[in-house]
Amino acid sequence: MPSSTSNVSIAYRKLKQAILENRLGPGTQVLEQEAATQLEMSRTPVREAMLMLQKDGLVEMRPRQGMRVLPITVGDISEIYEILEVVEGLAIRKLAEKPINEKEARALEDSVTLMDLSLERGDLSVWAAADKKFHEDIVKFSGNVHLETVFLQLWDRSQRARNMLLKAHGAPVNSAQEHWELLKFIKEGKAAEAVEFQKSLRAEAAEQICKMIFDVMGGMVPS
Amino acid sequence: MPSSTSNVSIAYRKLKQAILENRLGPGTQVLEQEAATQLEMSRTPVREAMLMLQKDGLVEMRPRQGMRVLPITVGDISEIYEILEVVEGLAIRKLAEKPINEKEARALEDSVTLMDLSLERGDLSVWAAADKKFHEDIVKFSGNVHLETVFLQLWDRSQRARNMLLKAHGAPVNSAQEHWELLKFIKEGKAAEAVEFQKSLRAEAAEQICKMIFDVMGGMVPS
DNA sequence: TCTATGGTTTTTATAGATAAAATTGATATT
DNA sequence: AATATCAATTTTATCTATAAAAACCATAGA
Repeated sequence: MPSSTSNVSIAYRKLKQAILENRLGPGTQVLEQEAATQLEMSRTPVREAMLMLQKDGLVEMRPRQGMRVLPITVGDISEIYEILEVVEGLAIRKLAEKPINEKEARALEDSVTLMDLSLERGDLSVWAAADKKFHEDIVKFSGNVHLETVFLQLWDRSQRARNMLLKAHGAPVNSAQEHWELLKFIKEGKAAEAVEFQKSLRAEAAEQICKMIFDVMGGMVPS
Repeated sequence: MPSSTSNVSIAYRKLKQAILENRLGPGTQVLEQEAATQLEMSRTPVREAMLMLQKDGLVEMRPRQGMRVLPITVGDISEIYEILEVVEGLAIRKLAEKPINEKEARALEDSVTLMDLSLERGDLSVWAAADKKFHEDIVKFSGNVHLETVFLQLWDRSQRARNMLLKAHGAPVNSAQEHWELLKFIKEGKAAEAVEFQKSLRAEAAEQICKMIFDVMGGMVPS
């Protein structure tokens, strides 16, 4: 459905992208008719897309005010990362506890290699995509389908903050190195070490983002 | 919004309830017009409600076939419970690690007391409600708002299976006892013990449900 | 000046209409 | 009997229309 060509899907994808890329910043309100005109379709599919975004926890629909992009606070980020830690932790544990699949290992290596390359080239958007793919693959390869939907939802909810961090501070310089290390633990079947290591990575990432949010938009979070 | 009186909310609540109570069993397909006639409203709000249920992971919308209630398999249940274990585990850890709030402790005790009472009276639906409230409160009192939304979503997704188990086997006889025990660990601040104990409870519950699903609907899961 | 009142405007929530896509079933052909 | 074709039917995806709710604004009265 996300790749469908229906107007609902198009509206959903475009609005979501605009929100995640902070072109529609926190607090922005968009009337149904405005978006419909912009997207060159009627209000019905736009409205349906907005309802879906509300379910995603990205916007809120208020009577007479269309949708309003939800603010994202330091508190939200630390909460979300706290959950991501245990969710991804579960995935890593499951993955490390079973013999590694060659194809899957290759996919993970490819992602980290791409992170390395894009870091050299300074291509932030490729780096971000590779980073996401790595973590998404870990969850996917864990074999728990429901885990994937939970993970993706949390990832999306924190995406805006990561994008802000990326713009403000660039990609974390030692991220590829750290991912190689995590992958090594997984391949060696060292579940406990892998989980522990990921824990520290997540905590570090959360701290960075929180600091950044505080700097960039401290106080100016719309309520 | 769930308590709103708009037609969308009404349609959402009624359809969801029918699905969770297995009155609309797995595999059932409902055309937009059918549901609209049934609910005495136009197709528009019904369609919007169906889209929301699709986001909840309860139904799937297919071109020309309206919505179709998703099947739930043994695999789904063990996957969902695996995630619930770490999600609720996080909540319990956070809760046990901070000094217990009197009001919150009382709320938790009230739920377990109600579980005790309803077990004596054989009132299954009250028992189920109290059980849900207990676990929901634990997550709520953990102080992580996002954890609550994740938890509720997973709980809903597994609700149909729990309802089937409840009808088939009644309420677990020693459940209240076990909840008292868990609560005791939490109040004493024994985080590790509490998490460990909950882990065993969840595993036990998952196993029961899986066995039951296998018995009740083994093989007949519509694809 | 401040507050209350009522009419105006805006925006949605829902209904109803329509064209297009998909399915079905019947008929004709091999 | 099997298959291909085409018309009829069903159902949706989307658009447009409308009534009701809410917000706004100006004006009158204190």
